[in-house]
Amino acid sequence: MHAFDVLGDPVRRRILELLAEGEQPAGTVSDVVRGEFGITQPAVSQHLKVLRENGFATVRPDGTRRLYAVNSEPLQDIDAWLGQFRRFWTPHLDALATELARGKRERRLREADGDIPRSTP
Amino acid sequence: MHAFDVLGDPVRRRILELLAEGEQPAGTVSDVVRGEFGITQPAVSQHLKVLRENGFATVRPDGTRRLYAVNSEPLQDIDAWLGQFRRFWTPHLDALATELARGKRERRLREADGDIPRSTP
DNA sequence: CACTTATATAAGCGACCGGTGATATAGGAG
DNA sequence: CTCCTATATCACCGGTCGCTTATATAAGTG
Repeated sequence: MHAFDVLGDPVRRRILELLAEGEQPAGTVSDVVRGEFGITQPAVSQHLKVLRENGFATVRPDGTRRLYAVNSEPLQDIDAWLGQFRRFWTPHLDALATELARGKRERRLREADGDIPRSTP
Repeated sequence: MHAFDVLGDPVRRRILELLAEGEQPAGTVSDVVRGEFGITQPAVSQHLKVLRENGFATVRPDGTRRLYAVNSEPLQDIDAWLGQFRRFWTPHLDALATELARGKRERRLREADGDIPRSTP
């Protein structure tokens, strides 16, 4: 599943927002999301699984709880992909400043991009 | 359809990359994408429609051709959403520099965010 | 040990998405 | 007007995704 597909789901986006506030047990995430979206616990658990398996979140057991936290690498990948479009809204001079502030790190990442399809199935 | 859903499709991402190089007639896009993904002209046309209807691209007629171009607003929205996670990979001091270079504009956009679900169906 | 709580997994189902082939629309060329 | 090219739309179909209910796993509590 591609990073953008993972973020395509509003529940998963909301979960990431919650995790951005800090490590949270699955139950807390589940309660909040259930309240907001009206879905069941297994549904939330499945979304957490997707986030886990695609590298957006990490888990750490704590007794019977599972503490989830943001893992930002896939988000960085998306940020890097967006980079090729930033010039459209970051005009001329500012572009340089942003580039500098942002660091060259991304340019390295951009090398191994993937996303190149096969020529024929 | 949410912006992230639009970008969830690899064909649509590729089309945007092509348009990032400059305005292109539908036929050119179609040819490239057909070569790379092995899909038909109607399929490409439908993807262009999705990009159009979700504000990622604009069209301009030119005789029998239709010239497509990037419209970056939805991409800016995504960039703004990513903002709340940048601190995860832009540590301490650099964060300030990036924020400054990036401008306050985003903070204004972030106000009207949407994405808030109903409490009960 | 039995019981409860916290979380994950399994099976099944409806909805939606992206593909195809066929066809419509419309502008330019002869 | 007729024909060809460029592009869009239609109708249909298969696959996948996200949800639900039911159940499994595992750690605490008495």
